Amino acid sequence: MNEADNIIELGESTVAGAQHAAEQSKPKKYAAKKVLAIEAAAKVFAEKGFHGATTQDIAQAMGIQQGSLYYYFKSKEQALQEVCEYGFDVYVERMKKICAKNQPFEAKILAIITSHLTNYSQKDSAMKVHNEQRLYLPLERRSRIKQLGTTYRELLEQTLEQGIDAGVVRDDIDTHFIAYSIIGICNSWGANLIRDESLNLFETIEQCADLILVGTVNK
Amino acid sequence: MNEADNIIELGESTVAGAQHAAEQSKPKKYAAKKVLAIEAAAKVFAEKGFHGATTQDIAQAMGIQQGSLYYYFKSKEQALQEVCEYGFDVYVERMKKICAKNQPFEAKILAIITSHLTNYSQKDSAMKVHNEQRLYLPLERRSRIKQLGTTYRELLEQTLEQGIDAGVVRDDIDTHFIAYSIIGICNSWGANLIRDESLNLFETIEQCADLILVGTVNK
Amino acid sequence: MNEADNIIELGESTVAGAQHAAEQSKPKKYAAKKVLAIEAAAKVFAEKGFHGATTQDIAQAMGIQQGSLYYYFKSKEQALQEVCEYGFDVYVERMKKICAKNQPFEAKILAIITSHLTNYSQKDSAMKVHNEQRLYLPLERRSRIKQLGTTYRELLEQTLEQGIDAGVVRDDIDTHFIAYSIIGICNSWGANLIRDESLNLFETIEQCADLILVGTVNK
Amino acid sequence: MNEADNIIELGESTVAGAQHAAEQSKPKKYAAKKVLAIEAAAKVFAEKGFHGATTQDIAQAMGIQQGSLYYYFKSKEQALQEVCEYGFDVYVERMKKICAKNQPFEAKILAIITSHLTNYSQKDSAMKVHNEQRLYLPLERRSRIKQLGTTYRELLEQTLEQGIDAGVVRDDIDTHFIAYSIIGICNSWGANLIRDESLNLFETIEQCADLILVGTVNK
DNA sequence: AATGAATGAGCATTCATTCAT
DNA sequence: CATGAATGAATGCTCATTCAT
Repeated sequence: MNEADNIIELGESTVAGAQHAAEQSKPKKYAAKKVLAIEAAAKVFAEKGFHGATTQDIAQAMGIQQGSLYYYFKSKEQALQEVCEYGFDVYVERMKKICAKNQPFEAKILAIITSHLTNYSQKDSAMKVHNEQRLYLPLERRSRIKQLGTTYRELLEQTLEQGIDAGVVRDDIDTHFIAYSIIGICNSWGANLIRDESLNLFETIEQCADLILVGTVNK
Repeated sequence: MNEADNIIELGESTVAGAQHAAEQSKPKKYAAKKVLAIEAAAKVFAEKGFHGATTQDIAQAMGIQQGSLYYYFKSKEQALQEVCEYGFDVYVERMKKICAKNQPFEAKILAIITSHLTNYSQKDSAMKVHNEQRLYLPLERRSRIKQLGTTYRELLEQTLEQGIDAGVVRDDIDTHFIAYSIIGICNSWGANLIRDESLNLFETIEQCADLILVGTVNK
Repeated sequence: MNEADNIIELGESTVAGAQHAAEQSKPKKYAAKKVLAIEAAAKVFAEKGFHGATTQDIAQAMGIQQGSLYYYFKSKEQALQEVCEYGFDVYVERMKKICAKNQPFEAKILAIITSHLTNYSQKDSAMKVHNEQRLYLPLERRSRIKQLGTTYRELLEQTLEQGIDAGVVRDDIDTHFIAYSIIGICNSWGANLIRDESLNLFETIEQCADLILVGTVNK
Repeated sequence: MNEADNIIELGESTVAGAQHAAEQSKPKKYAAKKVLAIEAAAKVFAEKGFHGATTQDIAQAMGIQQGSLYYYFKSKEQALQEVCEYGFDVYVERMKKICAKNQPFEAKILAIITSHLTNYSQKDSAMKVHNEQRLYLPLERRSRIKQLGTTYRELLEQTLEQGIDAGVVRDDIDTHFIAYSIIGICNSWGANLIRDESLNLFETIEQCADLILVGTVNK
């Protein structure tokens, strides 16, 4: 696949970073409200899609006036970008830690899926927005997202290769294909988790891991 | 899950059906152009999303003027509906036939995945639009789509149950969960197939089937 | 002067030209309304300045809705461009004819001033807008205007040189300076003519010519 | 002409005057920064026009925050007014002195033009803004400017009349017309001087005087 | 069957202005 | 003195939709 577009990609947390020149010196007030802004945008984009959402919707979700939104985002597009990046470097860090740990393959897969789906039920909409709306961003705005997504996928592929080396994983699989498939399943169930509150997070995690590891047919 | 929203849902083909009162009496010319209209709309919606696409985009893709589009669609929303429904009853019929056939579980799964992914590479964008954009339709417009989606999912669940009864499939799986997962994997790879022309359709089909049936770990 | 910015510059009449692809085949209806649009824009820009004018003002001056204005202009900026170009190739043609004629220097100067100021009292605001607002156009949009302005100024300079050769004009003048000055005086009085309806066009023309030719002191 | 709009008009220097109630008691610091504020506004208005300029532009040119600008100007409009008035009473005083002096007509004209154009190259933009943007001020705000402009023009007309009485100036000229024309030429070249740094101030002054006095044709 | 023309509501964005700190 | 934060009205522009021809 020439473009790593179906994967989770992470960016440096914009809030922690220094988007505004003065951001670091600004009292926590700005930073705090900026987080609220991103979360409001995430929620609205998740519900209505990028083009279906209006800046008015976002402002309203924050409890401010439409014009005031531009104190936090230079444009609607930048809001999308920041939502997509939101929380992602934290996420990829977690992935790195999981992969670095010395534990059996099955445990790692379970940890990865847990990390992925837990993120969905916590960060809510940001993840969904990332998966479904980031393609509406112009290419320049996607570079950081892309890069971290690649990192994520490669970590997953390495884990699969280690599983093969350890003799746990079938040596005839295509690690690239399986990595994408795992991400696909997780995203699919992640969206379901957001949509349907009656779903049980931990059951879903276990069932996903079971499907990926063991498949459906008797041995 | 309270809403069957992550599944393929099929509607009667608008073209074959009788949407317009006068449609049947009209010369085939209209029907032919209507198909072109739906396909143009599908392509544009797939690329830009429902809200990101303009009626001007669609008209241009058809080679007609913007105003003329309204000869084929009453509204942009109806265009989305028809795109989502396009080809779906044919598709669900095919599913019924596959399930009715007396053949081993593995063969059925392979046939189902083949049907699903082939559709993607032929009908192109309509399927993608259905999966990604149909939620932008108001509920009333989604009823037919929903109903056929349910039919589809139930057929898949029945197939899994038959596999269990036949002793081929593990009897500890949740057929509901597995059905959704199969659809999730197929949609995920379907989108990849559209995005990335270098992907090989038949390899992808086999790999999907293999993952679902056997999983990743050695027995 | 590195930029010929203080001179009258002419562009091919947009209306006569082929801005829209289909413009030539369109019935006169479009062309006719387009002229009205340009004239409305000219009037409004002249009164309020480019940035001070709103598209609403222009639309209102045309008697149409604001949104409909965009059927005639792609953007407010393009409206300014077209106003600046409006009527200018006709004007430069007239200048060419005046210069080509075999007549004494004084008669030519009178004709040139007449042409310049008459234009003001007929085309009204377009000329004023050109002089006062064209610098708000981005450079790309000014190229045609600039080029024709240069042509105009060069014709004026040639006329002065011919006057020198004929022994009528002082041979110690800077033709470049005098050309700019003539244009400056004409623009200045042109603006006055628009502002003050009580001014007499022909008296003003004669006074301008007299000043330029003879100056103010006794010989 | 019913409105003396094409002439230089001068107002009491706001800085020297007492605009703010407390202004005089404030340490010179305020006065100094106020001058910077006016000059920054002048520069920005000259480049972008009144409506094209933003308070943010002005604040940035001063190196302060947008909100802080309101410490120096009550409103954007007041900033324009003050820019237009800036330096004008000094200027009109100079004009009065020139006219009061007992010197030949030609010397006075040269002095007047020198004063006018020198102002352009020193006070830069304020003069240009006055000439090009003051009409965007509401009438109430223009009264002082107008009054001083009238004074200026009358001084010029008196000078011309004195020239006629002295037998130096042709007695068939319209002093009103010539006064306006002199101002027109000076404004035109003044704008050129600001735009084009390669122009030589003193050459331009001499050429303007020469044109006005002697005209272009041989005696 | 198609189009040119127009509409009007909606939207992203800008910006002058205010004010508590 | 100065600023960060917010506002709300305005503005350029887009776009789905309509309709006479």
